[in-house]
Amino acid sequence: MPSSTSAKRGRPRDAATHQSILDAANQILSDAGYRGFSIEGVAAKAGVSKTSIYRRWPSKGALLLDLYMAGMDGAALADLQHLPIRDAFQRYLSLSVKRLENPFWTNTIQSLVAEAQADPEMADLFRAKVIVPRRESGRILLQRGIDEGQIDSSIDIDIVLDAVFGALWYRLLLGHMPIDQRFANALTDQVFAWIELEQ
Amino acid sequence: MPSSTSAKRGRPRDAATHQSILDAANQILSDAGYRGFSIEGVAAKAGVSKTSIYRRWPSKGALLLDLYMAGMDGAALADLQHLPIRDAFQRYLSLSVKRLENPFWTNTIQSLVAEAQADPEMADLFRAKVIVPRRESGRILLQRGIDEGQIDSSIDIDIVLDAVFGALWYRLLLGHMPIDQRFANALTDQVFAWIELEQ
Amino acid sequence: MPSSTSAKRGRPRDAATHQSILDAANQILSDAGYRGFSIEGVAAKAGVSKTSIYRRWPSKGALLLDLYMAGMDGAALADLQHLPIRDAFQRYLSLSVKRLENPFWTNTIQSLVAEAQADPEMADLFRAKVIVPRRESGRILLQRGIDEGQIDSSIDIDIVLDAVFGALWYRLLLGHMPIDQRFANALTDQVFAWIELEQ
Amino acid sequence: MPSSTSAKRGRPRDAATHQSILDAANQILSDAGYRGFSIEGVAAKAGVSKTSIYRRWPSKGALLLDLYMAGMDGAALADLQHLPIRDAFQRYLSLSVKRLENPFWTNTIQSLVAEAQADPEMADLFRAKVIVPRRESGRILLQRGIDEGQIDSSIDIDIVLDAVFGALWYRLLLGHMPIDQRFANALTDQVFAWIELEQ
DNA sequence: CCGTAAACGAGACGGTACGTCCTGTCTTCTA
DNA sequence: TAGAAGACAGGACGTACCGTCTCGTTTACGG
Repeated sequence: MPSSTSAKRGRPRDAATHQSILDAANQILSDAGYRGFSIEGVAAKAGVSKTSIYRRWPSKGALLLDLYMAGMDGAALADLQHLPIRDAFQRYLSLSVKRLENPFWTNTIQSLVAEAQADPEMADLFRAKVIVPRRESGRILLQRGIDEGQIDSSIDIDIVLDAVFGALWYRLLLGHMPIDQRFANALTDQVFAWIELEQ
Repeated sequence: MPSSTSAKRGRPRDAATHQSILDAANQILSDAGYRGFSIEGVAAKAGVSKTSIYRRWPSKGALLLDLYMAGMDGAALADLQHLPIRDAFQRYLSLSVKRLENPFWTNTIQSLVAEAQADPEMADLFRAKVIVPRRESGRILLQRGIDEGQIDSSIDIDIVLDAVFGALWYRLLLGHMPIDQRFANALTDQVFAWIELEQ
Repeated sequence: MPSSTSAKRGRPRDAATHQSILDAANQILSDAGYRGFSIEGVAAKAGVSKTSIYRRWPSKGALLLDLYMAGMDGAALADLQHLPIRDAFQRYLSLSVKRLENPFWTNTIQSLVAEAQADPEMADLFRAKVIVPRRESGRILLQRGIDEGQIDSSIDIDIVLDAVFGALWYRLLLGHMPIDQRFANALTDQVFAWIELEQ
Repeated sequence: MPSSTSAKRGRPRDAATHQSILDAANQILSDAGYRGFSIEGVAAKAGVSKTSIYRRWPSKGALLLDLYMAGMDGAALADLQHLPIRDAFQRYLSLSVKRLENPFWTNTIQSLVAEAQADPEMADLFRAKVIVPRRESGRILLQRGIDEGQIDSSIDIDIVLDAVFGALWYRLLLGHMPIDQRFANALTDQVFAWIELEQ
């Protein structure tokens, strides 16, 4: 009985090819940043044909996004929902700061943003896969804090999310001040001085 | 009597050429965004040789920056320093929102950021000419508010600046939510609920 | 069975592309001469990308050379070796004169020489592909004439070749006098008055 | 009586400027050949403005031609007319060979020819100033030889001139064989074996 | 001895072409 | 069918010169 008609036919995609593309992209991004990042360069470094890249990702941005997703540890973020609010908050910023010590991450994120400025489809994708989920996690967390009486119920949740994530992206993209643990702590302290209810 | 060093020699730059480059760039940026913005295109539309552009601006980013500066109304911003703090704040956000209703401004700023991601020299320039001055104005304003007893002296000024400007840039670059007068008001209200001292 | 080393891999070059480049180059050269001959122009007229030209020919000169070779009829020249010496000689000059009535040929050859003056690599190529082979044919012919007792054995073959070919190139490149059948006949008559043995 | 109405008015041309242009051009030509020869480069090396060059010479070719003329020793050539024919002939070739040992001369002449291939006006000028006068000298010489009964009166003078000068230019422009004293002697010997009357 | 016209350096200007790089698509052969 | 190789049209890059122009500054002559 032939199960799914649209079943796999012909030669299956090679997982090693897939991985060596991601590896090469990762390395180029780490070493040379967005500037030196091209599909052509990735293909060459991976020992892979351009076709094999375009078969998998429709654009440079899509590859960058996968690269970003592949490196994220979803589990770590999921955990946050089960921590006390202030701890979750602190933890999120600390993890972000830690990740951004690796040039791969700064370069990848900057590349994603650069790409999104030029390509509306990419911008949509980026928002849907990266920005919105993060905000939703944040929103759920804040709402829980309000429900549990730890957070001032009069806050404008969207504005708070904009202020917190905004501060982080702002430093990341414009680079006027460093992103380090001091920053993470100061931001946490300031925000909680504002939104936490006195007990 | 201060004699001009390195006096003018040779044929002076043509102001009309200069302007028609800026005009053409402005229009292309307004119509086609970063995607359609190329030195070649600007030269063609301006009826000017590429040389005449490269003579004035070493890179696409430098041109974009001048385009941005030429369009900014410094006077409007200078006024802010003489307004009551909350009004200055409100006014700054309103003006920003208004400006960003014009696609030229969103496209220009997005282009500048995109360019800065790829070119460190451009990033430096952008910070020096755009980011830092704006922050310094904000810092002076906040400090005055503290000195005059209107603003809570325990705030971390840098973090407040990051939160406010960050929120604005965040929406501008990632586009997850609109930038409108509602946003300007909500952000003002929220921030002043936090930092304003009760009288 | 001799397996082909470095076998054909990837998409093969398109013969139509190749031909349309040669055609466009031919036409531009015929119409506008060396002056109006540019890679950019050829690409445009051929409806081909510049890359496709540079992939095949490393320089303008190399393209010109192929253009020249493609138009030469090797067979006609090969025949000369089987004719009586005076006839071969006469025939060669007549064919040359005839060819040079077509502006394509004068323009191509003048272009090749112009290019060779500026580019030593091109000069080498030109000598190897055009000058030397022609001289060798001439040398063989003269030697046969000597061996068969028709030509004075005391001549300096290189000098004779320089004088004959030189006269032709001299008129072609400097243009002080026309290249026509009268010239072909006069040159033949004069040279044979000198080198032919009286029977 | 006011002599020439179009008399000298305004600042006269600076002879030093003139000379430093020729010097710079000479040196660039000697060092870098036609390839590296540009009006811009000459102006820079001479410490002179491009205007000062274009004021004097309408084109690159015209400058090259003047450069050539300035370096020629007319006197030496004039003398030839008073020598016995064979000596004049020999002397002319020897002088040519000697001159061409200096890369300046080969480069200049090759440049002139290259320029003439691309620019018909230049070709006319070159013929009028260089080619024709040389041929006329040769023609007068040959005619004298015939009149004095030293040279075979049945020769076709134009063809002889083409053969002799042609051989020289041929080697110069195509470079398939060296131009040296051996060549000068062999060419003289061969030609006189042909055209000299036995006494 | 003074005004003026031309020469001069500097360099801007509109052009044309260069040769290179990359994009995203395509075509072919091999596995 | 996937995959490697690489051709292809197209677009832009930044550079080099071209020949012309416009400046401000000399400099010799002729009135």
